[in-house]
Amino acid sequence: MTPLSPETPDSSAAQRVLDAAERLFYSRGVQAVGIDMVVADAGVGLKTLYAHYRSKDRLVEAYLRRLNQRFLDRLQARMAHLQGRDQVLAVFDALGDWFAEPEFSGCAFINVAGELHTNPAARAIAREHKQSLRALLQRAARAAAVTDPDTLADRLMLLVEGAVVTAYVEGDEHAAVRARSAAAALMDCARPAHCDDVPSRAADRLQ
Amino acid sequence: MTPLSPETPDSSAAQRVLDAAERLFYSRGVQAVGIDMVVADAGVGLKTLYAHYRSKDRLVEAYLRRLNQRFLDRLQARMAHLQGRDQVLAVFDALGDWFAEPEFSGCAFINVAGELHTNPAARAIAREHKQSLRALLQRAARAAAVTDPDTLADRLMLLVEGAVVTAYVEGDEHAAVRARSAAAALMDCARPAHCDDVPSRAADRLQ
DNA sequence: CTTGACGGGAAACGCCCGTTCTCTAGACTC
DNA sequence: GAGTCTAGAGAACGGGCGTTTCCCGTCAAG
Repeated sequence: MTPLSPETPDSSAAQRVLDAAERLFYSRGVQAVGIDMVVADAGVGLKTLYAHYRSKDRLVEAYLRRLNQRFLDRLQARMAHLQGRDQVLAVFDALGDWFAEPEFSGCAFINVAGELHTNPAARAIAREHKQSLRALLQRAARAAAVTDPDTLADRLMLLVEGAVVTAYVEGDEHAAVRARSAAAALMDCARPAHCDDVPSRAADRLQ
Repeated sequence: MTPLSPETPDSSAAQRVLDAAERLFYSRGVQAVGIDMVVADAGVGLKTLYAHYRSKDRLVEAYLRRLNQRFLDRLQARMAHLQGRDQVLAVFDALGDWFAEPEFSGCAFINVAGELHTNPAARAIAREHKQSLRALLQRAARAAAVTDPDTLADRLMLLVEGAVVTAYVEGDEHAAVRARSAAAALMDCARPAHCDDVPSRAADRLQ
């Protein structure tokens, strides 16, 4: 079937395109990067790109989907061997490592949401990504043995999003450690009785 | 000097341009809105726009600067007549009202930061906006009579940013009330002794 | 060696953008 | 009423975009 090209089996051309798209879209923004730049960086022809991804919008969607999967996988791997509230704190340690990377350019999903007001598919993927992250935080919150894990997860989500935005917009690498200390404070002294009037997002979803 | 045009004195043409730019840039994104669309919406000619704002980048900067001023003014007005921790909670009440507006499209400064990776001036204005908001939260935190107002302000800032992003990306209007309850919890049981190892951002700035 | 599929390179197409320039109509000054 | 200035309408220009199409060279199959 597939000829033994100078490339590995499967279609590594598609991989190279997606790698280049990820690098360029994330660092420069989706709208600022043209198809020509992607194919030049990937070392493929335009025909190859359009054979695997039928349009730029589809390429953006594939970029976001793979990023979502890898983000969640890596985060879960960092939390897998931890117990209790350490699982929660590990999320913020991971954020700190991320913010310190020189290529850090904020959250790709937030950026795309703010950039592509017109592309509903991309915005849907961004929403799904946030919901997956929220679910991951809910599992961690349950492991932290607090009385109201869903409320804690909602608050942790706010801290995570706030830390990412602060690290990016303000260029503040220490946002993660501050969010970590805030998360610890919330776990230390969360009094769920204080928040009975505030519906948790998980409760909303069940309605 | 100025002839008695069908417009009010001062240059109301510049105002109309800025109004149109704000409406369009905020709702559709800066890159998705062309100059032609702005002048059509403002009912002026291209020459008028370029006479008052010498380029699209300058127009974007003027748009962000006016939005920053109005945002801070309105927020301060809502907090002026309140005392103590009510000043802090009023911030999140204001967020709730904002999120409920049908035109709500997230934080313009976050959107611009994610959209215009190439425009340093716009990103600088976004950073200044966040720093102004942080200073406002610091004043409110001092009024809340907590032991470490700067740390509290840092944490409130994370909650505010997280709420805005969550309300926008996830379409969750209730993010503000959840952030409000988290802020109340942090004010209730903040134990500054727990956070001595975490430098506050205000401390960073003084170094 | 011939054939044919594959894929990179690049031209071409139609469209939109930011910016500049020209034309024209109206209103104020004198 | 003639002159002058303002400002809107729109053409023009150079450039970039997403997408399609064509031209080749390369390499496996027969």
